[in-house]
Amino acid sequence: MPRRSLTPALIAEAALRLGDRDGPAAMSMRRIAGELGCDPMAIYRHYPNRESLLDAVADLALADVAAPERAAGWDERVRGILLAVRAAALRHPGIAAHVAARPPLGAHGLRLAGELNAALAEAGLSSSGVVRAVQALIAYVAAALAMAVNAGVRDERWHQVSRALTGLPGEDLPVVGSDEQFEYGLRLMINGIRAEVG
Amino acid sequence: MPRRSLTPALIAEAALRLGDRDGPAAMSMRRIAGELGCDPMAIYRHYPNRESLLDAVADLALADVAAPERAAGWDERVRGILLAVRAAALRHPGIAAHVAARPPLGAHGLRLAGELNAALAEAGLSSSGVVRAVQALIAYVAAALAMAVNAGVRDERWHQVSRALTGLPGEDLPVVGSDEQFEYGLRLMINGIRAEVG
DNA sequence: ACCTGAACACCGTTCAAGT
DNA sequence: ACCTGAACACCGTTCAAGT
Repeated sequence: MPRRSLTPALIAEAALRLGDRDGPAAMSMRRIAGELGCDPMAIYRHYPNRESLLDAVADLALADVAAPERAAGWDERVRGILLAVRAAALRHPGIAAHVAARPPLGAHGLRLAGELNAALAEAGLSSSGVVRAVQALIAYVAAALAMAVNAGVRDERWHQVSRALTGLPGEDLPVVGSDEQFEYGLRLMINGIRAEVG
Repeated sequence: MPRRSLTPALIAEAALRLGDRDGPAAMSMRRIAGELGCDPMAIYRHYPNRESLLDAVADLALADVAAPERAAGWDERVRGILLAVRAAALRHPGIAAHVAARPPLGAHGLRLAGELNAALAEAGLSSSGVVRAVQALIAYVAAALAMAVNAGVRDERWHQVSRALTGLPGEDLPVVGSDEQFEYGLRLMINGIRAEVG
């Protein structure tokens, strides 16, 4: 008889906790099992493979993203949703890269994609235009997230790129993965959507 | 005495070839060594670790991206460079994900980033504005590339997202990772930059 | 029937031993 | 001094054996 009965949710929570504490490399099936005090194979009775578990963990990381205020304009709501998604993912460094890499098919991901969808429909895009814009925005968030995840260690590499291209001293360069840099690119895309609808 | 003396370039070419043929999972140090007919450890005398080798392979994949015509306007040149980078990466499915994940620090990556830089300076952005825009555009290409790489197998997952959000039949949905979807997002960003400079 | 853990087929990298 | 390959410390997952 198991000491505590495993559930998919308990496993995902343990994996998220482990990733937050020790980083993405710690999220192996064996170490997650260690965190739970169970046999590695026990996890496979709740998830068919590691990827499906990571998908569940990624969705869990989006659980506490609040819905935007309905009153605001479509552009403010799009901005608010994407800033909140990015912030939530960055609070969970172990799984942030996976959040960035996968379609938002979990319950929370679909809820947020639905909110994006509603905001963009209000902007006056056609229904297939809305789908295109949602995909483009999610792609941008994913990329910015991937850069932010690597920023700590590898920021220096991006500075090398920028320094190779400009005469700017390092301190004046925009920081890859920073909040400011993310908001700048997001503004570009929202401006582009506004120009698209006239 | 070695049958054929190894060089960094020979190793990178073998790895690229192997990845093109058998996909990203095939690019292990052991299998690359097998492709070269050498001991796995021989590679470490030319690259300090696997990541530095993959960086070199990623840059090699960008070798045949042609410079854009100088005559065109800044927006056409930006568009041309990024379409060509994406196409080149997709010709090398084994390394495309790595191209998307890393700053363009190799010789060819820096050359292309420099061309982007020059085009955006012409658009009338400030020098730090140019750096921000280059980073945002590279982030977008990286994300679109990552999506395109997964599109074959996982397109179905994205369709699930879109179907959950809209009433559109599957055939009318924009295809994630497609050329059209990439060009749409790119147009948004270029429109956004145009709006930025007035 | 359910569950465990040994085993399989791999990894990247270190390091001692050989030449 | 250079190079090799055995060994270390891991992986995800399969599957036979135990209860």
